[in-house]
Amino acid sequence: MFVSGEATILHADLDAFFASVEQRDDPRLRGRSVIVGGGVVLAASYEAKAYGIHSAMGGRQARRLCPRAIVVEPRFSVYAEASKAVYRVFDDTTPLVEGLSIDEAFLDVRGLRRLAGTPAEIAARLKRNVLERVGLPITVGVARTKFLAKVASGVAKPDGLLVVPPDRELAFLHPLGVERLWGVGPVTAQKLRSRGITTVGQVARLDEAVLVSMLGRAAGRHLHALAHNRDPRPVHVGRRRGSIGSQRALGRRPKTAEAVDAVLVGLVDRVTRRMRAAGRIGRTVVLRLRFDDFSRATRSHTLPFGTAHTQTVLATARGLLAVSMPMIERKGVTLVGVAVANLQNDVPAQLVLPFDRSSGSALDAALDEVRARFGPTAITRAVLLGRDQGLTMPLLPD
DNA sequence: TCTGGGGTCCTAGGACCC
DNA sequence: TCTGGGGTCCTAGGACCC
Repeated sequence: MFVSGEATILHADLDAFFASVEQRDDPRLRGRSVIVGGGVVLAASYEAKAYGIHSAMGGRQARRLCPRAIVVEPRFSVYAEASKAVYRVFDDTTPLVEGLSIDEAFLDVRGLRRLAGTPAEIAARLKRNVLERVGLPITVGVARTKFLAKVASGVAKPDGLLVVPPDRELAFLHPLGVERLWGVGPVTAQKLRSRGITTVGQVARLDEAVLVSMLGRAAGRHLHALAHNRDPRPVHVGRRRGSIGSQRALGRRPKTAEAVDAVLVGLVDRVTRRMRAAGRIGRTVVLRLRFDDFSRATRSHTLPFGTAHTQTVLATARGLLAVSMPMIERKGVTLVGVAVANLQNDVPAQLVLPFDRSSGSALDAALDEVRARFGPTAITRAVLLGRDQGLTMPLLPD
């Protein structure tokens, strides 16, 4: 079999991330079944997973499976800090890092052989460094494609290192269950199973057209390609998010319109703060709702301009909430979320001051006013538009 | 105290434009 | 005037991921 390229893509995935952080910080939790999150399991230590507990499981069911498990409240800021420290190790390993989430990333180590050794050696060192510098176990899969590297890390968990050599790809892949494929969840797995398809090898023997008719165009093509380990996507550095959102579960008790509005105000404030901190603006405001019967709805509105302005997003979100009120009254709302999508990088705000071009002192006065109002470094660049239009200057918040 | 909080990508219909 | 086709944007929902 002819294979081009080498296995230089690493998929690094922290093991039971939140639970491992808790075990790291509290020696009494080590070796014990640990569940992070009471209502819903956010993470379970491997000791807890042995009882069949997994993330997204209801807390009650988890405690039934393992009554002796220790349940701890999540500490998100600690996890964010640990994640940053791990990403520093990634960045010290190679410049080609693509973050996927708080606890996993792709790393391309092509061209580092003379400097740093084989991909397997680099992966082993990465594992040691994460353990020594951050105190957390991590699993690394190494392969020629992103997809296969991710499958490899999934198979190698926990605390594993697995290299799939280019000439062993299909022999590794085809005996695996279809659930191992990235993008196959419960619904797709059930569709395949109902036709007697349980392994990746069986998927690979199907025609692409058959898969498309079963699963839709994109999903069918995707699955067909993956089953043959065709995945040309490169490791993409510097990807930016497409949306920023925040949501809150409310419990089942009935709530007044005022209470729902108060939650909305808090969510919009959080979201717009995060947008401004990230230097992003967005045009589409999305209201997300969940109801007593666990059905969901989203309502969205697209503005003609991007913004991160709290009052603008709030007014838009309130409009969406208003049109949803009949539904809310009928079905009982249990979750409210706000997201802003269609994100762009922020263009600094512009302030137009009247300015007489014939007078240098008037310009100086205008600049002084800007410095006084927005801080000494506010002026990055000034564009003279002409006598009638005054002075337009982009402003950066200080 | 039944079921968190953060995202991505795809589909499909309608509006609108050329 | 009628018909058709292509492309993009917007909205809503669904599957999936961690």
